[in-house]
Amino acid sequence: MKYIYKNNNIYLSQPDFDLDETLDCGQAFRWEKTDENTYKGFYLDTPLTISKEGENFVFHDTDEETFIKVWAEYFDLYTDYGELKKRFSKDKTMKKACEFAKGIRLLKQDKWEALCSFIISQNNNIPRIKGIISRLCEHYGGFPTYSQLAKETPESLSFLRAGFRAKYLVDAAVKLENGELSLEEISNSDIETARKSLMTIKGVGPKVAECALLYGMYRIEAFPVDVWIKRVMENYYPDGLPECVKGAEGIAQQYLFHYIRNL
DNA sequence: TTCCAGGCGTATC
DNA sequence: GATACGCATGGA
Repeated sequence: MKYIYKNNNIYLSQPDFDLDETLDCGQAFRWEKTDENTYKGFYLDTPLTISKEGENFVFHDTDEETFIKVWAEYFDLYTDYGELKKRFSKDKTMKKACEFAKGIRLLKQDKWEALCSFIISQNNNIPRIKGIISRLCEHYGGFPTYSQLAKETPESLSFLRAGFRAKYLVDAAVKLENGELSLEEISNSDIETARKSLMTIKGVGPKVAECALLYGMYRIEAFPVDVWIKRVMENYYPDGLPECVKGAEGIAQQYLFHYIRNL
């Protein structure tokens, strides 16, 4: 990882990174594009303005400790995506997908926020998902904790206009608040146990559980199959995923999702 | 107006 | 265990 710290900014050189492809590709819903080369967003309550200036990415108004502890982790900067793409490209379709969006990275999001986000995502479209999450954060002055949401009811959450999903958010929050489930414990479980635990939450089926694991717990072997990925599997991989993506199916999925949606 | 969106719960066989 | 259907909401 190549960076310099100067005047409260971090300047990062990273060829395998694109802001649009990473922050506006349907994996995270709380980043706002404020101008052509700038996004503003959060990890939990830590804010960030990030921009592309020439060859460098600028992490504005931060210090080295926050950059290392929070942002280098969040943007998965310790993983060599160049090496990953090289490995994936042994497969013809994956090669095309990797070349199509060279700058996708998997964001290491907060467990609870990712779970909520993908509960909201079901049978929904990306602009509406963003709208619901934005109203949620506006209401609480940041992303609410599960303790905060556990006090709510589907009726009290009507301001979200989340429809039938509101009761699912409350169910998740209550199960965490009363100790029936622990996301910390789930993230340390083997993947089958983790899937089963997550799916005890109402509104969490195979797809949402897989997303919670991939985006919130960095289980990169998780492979969420939605309508788009189903299309990829039918068209390109009728006999299953290629050997070269084994162990990092979730990251491969990111490239494939972006590729098929923009074909 | 009708259809659809990063699915899931429920009923029914 | 497989398949069909309803579900809140809003944009196309």
